[in-house]
Amino acid sequence: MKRSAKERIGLSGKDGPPKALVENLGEFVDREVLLEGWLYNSRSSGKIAFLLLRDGSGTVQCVTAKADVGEEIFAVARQATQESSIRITGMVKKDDRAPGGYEIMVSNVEIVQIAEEYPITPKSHGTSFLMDHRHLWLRSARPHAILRIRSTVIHGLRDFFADRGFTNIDAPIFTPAACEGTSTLFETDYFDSKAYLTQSGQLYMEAAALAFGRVYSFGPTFRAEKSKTRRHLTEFWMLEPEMAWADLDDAMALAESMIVAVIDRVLDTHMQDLETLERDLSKLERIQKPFPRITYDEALAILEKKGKTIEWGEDFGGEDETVLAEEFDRPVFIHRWPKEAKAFYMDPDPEDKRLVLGVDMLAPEGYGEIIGGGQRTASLEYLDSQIEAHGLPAEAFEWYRDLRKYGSVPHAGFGIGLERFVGWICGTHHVREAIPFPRTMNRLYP
RNA sequence: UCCUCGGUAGCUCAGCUGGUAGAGCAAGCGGCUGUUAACCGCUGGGUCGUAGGUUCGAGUCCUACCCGGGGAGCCA
Repeated sequence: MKRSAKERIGLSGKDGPPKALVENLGEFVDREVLLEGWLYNSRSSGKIAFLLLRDGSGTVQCVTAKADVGEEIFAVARQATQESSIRITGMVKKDDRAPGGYEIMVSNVEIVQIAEEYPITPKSHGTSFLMDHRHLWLRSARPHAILRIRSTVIHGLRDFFADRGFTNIDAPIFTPAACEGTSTLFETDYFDSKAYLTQSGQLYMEAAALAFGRVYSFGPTFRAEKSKTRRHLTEFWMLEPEMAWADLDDAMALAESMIVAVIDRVLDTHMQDLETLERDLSKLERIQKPFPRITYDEALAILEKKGKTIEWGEDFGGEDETVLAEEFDRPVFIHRWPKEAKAFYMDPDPEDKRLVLGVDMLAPEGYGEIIGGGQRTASLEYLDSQIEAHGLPAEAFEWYRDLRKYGSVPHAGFGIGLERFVGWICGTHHVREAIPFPRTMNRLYP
């Protein structure tokens, strides 16, 4: 067993010490291990060198004393430049002076490749420069922490829906026409015709919900809007659950449980990463059910009280959203919107025909709209009237109309923007930090 | 598309009412046995975004354009 494990991990000498990861050093105290990684930073004096090794799971300081390793190995240690790939053998020691609690007393240093002058130095850089080097920036502590949290958020979301009987049914990325008609679409050649990159999988999820009951899709979506703000990407990931036999209240209850479950999971498993990000934990810990639910009209009244007058029927701007969110210490649902402000498929409010049963969820701290959704109309007659009122091409929606012809039921769902959600959890300044390789109006590289 | 701020060394920036280019970090060399963005000394490093213009003289003033940050609209 031991031998096969050693062979599986490969490069360590057949008879050498076991290979360890920085995050597992606690299991190897007072034992010799092999660590494989990259030199994150180093400090040295004439007789002692401190090599900060990064291996993807964490960083650990490796103490190399000339008196212990001899002239030759000490010279090798001092030769390694920032981000050189190295193998270090040494004894794991518990040490309260070390940030992670452990450090390595080095017995051997092997350089795999000496890195050229690394562009990202330990000192400060501008975002533009860092984004030009995003492929390298991923190695730094901050992006590393954010993207590890992103990974956990994705797993948390998938587990949340799987636990509740949702089937994952992904929507296509090439689409024949606009899902919502309004936003700008990326157009691409599709053999002898045109196709568009999806801006939402929702209509397909409605079809899937009538087949599977409870479904969700999760994938990239594309918006060709010329938006240059900290909340916008041209390519972002959206998770869209849809439930048959459900209404607006069901959608809000689901969204609320989802947010709390995922934040709890991040708080349980990523304290160190949140610390790296200097995130104010109290702001996340107070995210508990229930979230306040206010109507569009009530939101208007709050804005009015704050001296911001908005004409009835208008959508809110970014600053309005921040002002509204500041009224609450947790996310807030705003529901029952003027028909004109929302998409054509929204179900009208039976108690006020000017309104539709749509909902937005605003995150605290100015992170804005994270969720948009609502109850979809089940009526073919009403749907047709709205397709016409919004000036949409009826022929593109024939299949969608079918959903109202063959066993139409009340159904509801929402979409959550992954990067805005992750950005909020991590407290990032801009959503582009919440995706590995951001695509914005001005960035298609690297 | 509009508003606004910016573009000077590899990076982050300073450069006053126009007078001939500067710091820290990084790189190279040397020193230091407990450093935490280590520290100390020395060295090299510039088409001041581009093109015009004003001037004896432009990084600095004017015009146009290019690129980027932030915001508006639109959205998750």
